[in-house]
Amino acid sequence: MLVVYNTLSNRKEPFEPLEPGKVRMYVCGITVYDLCHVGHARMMVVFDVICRYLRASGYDVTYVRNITDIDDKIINRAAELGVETPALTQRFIDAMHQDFAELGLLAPDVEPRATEYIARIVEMIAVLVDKGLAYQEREGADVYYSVSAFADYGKLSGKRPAELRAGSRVAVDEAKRDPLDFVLWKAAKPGEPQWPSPWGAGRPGWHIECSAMSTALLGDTFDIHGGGRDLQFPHHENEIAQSEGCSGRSFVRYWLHNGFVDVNDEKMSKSLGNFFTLRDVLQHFRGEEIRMFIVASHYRSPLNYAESNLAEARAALTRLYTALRGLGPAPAGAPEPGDYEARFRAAMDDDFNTPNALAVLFELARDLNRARDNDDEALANGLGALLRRLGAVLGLLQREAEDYLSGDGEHGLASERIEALVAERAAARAGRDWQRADAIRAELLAAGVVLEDGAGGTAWRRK
RNA sequence: GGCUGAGUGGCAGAGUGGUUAUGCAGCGGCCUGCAAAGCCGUGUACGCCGGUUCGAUUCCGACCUCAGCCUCCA
Repeated sequence: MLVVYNTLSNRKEPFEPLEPGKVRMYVCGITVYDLCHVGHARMMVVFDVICRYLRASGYDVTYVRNITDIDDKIINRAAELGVETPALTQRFIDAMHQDFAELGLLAPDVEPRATEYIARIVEMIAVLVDKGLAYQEREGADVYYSVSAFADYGKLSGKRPAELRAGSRVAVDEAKRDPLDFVLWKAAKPGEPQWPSPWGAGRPGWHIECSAMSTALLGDTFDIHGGGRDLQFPHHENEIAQSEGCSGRSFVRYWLHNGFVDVNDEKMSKSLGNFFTLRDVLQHFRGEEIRMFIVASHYRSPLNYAESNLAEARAALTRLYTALRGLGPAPAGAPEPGDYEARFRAAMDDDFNTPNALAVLFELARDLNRARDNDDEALANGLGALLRRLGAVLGLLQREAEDYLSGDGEHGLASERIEALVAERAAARAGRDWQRADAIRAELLAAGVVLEDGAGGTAWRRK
């Protein structure tokens, strides 16, 4: 049985979706004013794996991941670059989709954009105003949520309004009654993107966008809401206040928050300037290697970004692909070997423990290698098929092993050149010219190509 | 200051009241022309101090250190 850590209760809970067999899941996506960084990649991979596992467990999952395409940062960036906001956001949405494809992310079932939900946003704010949960102090002012009017405020983050006020660094102005009140509708400034509303022309605040998109697509109550740890407060706390304030119903059953990517034990973030864009990293490592790096630690733990750690992920992935090399199809009708699948599931059932699930894959790979050493081809093929099938749940091992190991001819020597040298060396070896054979091997090694002489000839791979 | 969470072997990283995580690196062996890959073997690791216990890295308490949130942030 699946158990998930719910931030709402700060403990692991048995997972029981609202409707048996069906999971409705919403994940806060990207604000598209720049390229995605490794922190974004982690969140995306984490929830991608969660979605894959839920589906592999038989759930019919509706996965919604939004795009925030209207926001202060977007407006500022567009002004900076002298372009219209739609042009800016489209550019970064395209870049994001390219990056995500490299990571092998499943497309969400729906990818709503905030600007497509303005009517719904206005509708929700109107309800909140009617219920006395929101106010506009005077005509033309911003519309605020009245935190003190929502009794449950703080239930997700464990923060108490009184304490928040005491430590508040936010000034109250004439339009805002309480430092904790947050903006629902921002009055338009000249030249900024704006939409009409009962409170004057303006645009939505950040928090209301997610409330509007998630409930419009998944209903007043849904199963899983995910995002980075930093969104827990205030973003998700505010979403609860808005959504529950509006519907009068419970909003989300399970809140899941992933840990950060750190650099030198500090959070990777735009504001600290210590971030690496996904594009930067993809220059040196493939998407699947980045994914391996991410799933090798638990989603709630901090993940330290370092090239050496990515190199380890590559080495680990190479081991698995090496095991898969040269296998045939699984024997038809043969029972699945070992208890690997059960152990894999047990790991994943425990709050998506991907490191333990990976450990099972490595044991499986060892067993496979053993079977090959024992010339038990049927068993090796069966284990190989299982390894691929379980790997798919983590979004790994779906390529041809030979393609992965040959490095896709991405850099260094061309594959044809390597093949030619390997052939030349084979001839030298046949003539017992070890000196020549070793010289070729050394030359290739210097070029990052490793040779492996096996019974069926010489295989090569890029380091 | 308030609220979360973390400190595990050379590195990365799970987990557990008493017994093998796993991967990388290292060492010995098998295999190999030699390698590589693979296989076999190999590591008295759990921040500090107390407490509970027959027994604690694992539970409890204090302490130290670190990170996150409390302002935009995945």
